[in-house]
Amino acid sequence: MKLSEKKRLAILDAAEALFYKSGVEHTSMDQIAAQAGASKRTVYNHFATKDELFHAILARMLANINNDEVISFDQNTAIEHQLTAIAQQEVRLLTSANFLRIAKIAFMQMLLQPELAQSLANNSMGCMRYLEPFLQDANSAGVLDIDEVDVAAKQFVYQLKSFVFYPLLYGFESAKQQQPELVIKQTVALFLARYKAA
Amino acid sequence: MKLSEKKRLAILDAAEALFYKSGVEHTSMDQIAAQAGASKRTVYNHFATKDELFHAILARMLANINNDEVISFDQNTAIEHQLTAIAQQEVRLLTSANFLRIAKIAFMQMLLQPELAQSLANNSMGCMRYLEPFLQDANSAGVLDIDEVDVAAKQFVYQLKSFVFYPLLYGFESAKQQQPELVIKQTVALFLARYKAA
DNA sequence: CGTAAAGTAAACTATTGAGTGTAGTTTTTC
DNA sequence: GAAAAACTACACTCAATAGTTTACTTTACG
Repeated sequence: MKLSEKKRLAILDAAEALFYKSGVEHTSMDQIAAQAGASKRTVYNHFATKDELFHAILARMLANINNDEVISFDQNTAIEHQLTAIAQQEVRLLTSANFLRIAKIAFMQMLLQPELAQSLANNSMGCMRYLEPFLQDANSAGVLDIDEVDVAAKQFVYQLKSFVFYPLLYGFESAKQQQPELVIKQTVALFLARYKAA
Repeated sequence: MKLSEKKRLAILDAAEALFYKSGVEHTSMDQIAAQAGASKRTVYNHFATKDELFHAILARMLANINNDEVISFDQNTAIEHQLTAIAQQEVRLLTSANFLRIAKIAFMQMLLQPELAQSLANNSMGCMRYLEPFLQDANSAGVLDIDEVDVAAKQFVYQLKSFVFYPLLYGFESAKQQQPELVIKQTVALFLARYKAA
């Protein structure tokens, strides 16, 4: 790898780590340069402004997130198992160090910049990419009985986010205290109690 | 009211509004003084540091929040109605301008200061003050059938927060787009499908 | 009404941090 | 191996902002 590329990555990594630890505002370009092992001038040669650097990090992280397999409805598998698999995949994403890092950085900025919140809200992530069609198919197959698929999808995902993601994001809990299997079990149970076809 | 008290309140109001709009970091003490119609020196006479001012605002807001009536389980009223009443009260709180203001300010700081998150997490707010005993009573009365009351209480509240609070907090939606009655209806339905005694 | 407490304006210190300019060194590339 | 591109150290400008000092005015109250 060329030196130039190595530096670029080092700068992104350093900025990501520092933004995560202290927030964008509390991180100086001098700190970033020091941590990246680059001169400040090099930082500015790669990224003209701090804001540009911030957006480059955002873009890189978003590109690394949507890599999970899409799960489609399968007529021949119990719906419990399928929903559990989706929930497991989602919890894995929501509790991954990678996702939490981007989330914390992004959420801090979203509270300050509503435009950013808007633009990120449009990127559907994780299982929200495929959950509505999945539920629709299960509906058509007579396995589930859902009136408003969009609401149901949100109810499912919101349970997971509320139990595993937000507590970690805000530091209410540490990952060690969590019991993801339990959360998944309860979420699937709640969902099926409401929507499993009679 | 004495001038001194009036100034103190004006400063708190100004700081609250500015912290809300721009975040604590992006608000200068000069701005606060100007908006409060006070001299900068007066601001510092009331609050020795910006941090002290921030904590004074936090304290004032927390004191203004827990004023809602506690709802207790009533044998003679349909559980749907009671849960709906609780949900309505909670949604009113979660979408009130007051609560959103404190929440936005506090959440920004929590992302930066895990200690603050810890200390605020211990303050249970809104219906979380009384929901577990309520459910326990409904359980004992044979109206609900809940295994883990703490989990059920969270499931209920998390639905409401996810649908009405977080979207407003982060600016994904405006209050006008929301349909609180629908959210309440869906939340109660979901909850009862799972926990209503057979 | 006179004194003490509190408020005011405005200049000031000291620090921090974004971004630039320069002169010289290392890496890439042809 | 030489020109071009990228890196480095470091001194610099410029603006913002927390908090202070000073000299003066207004408000509270016995």
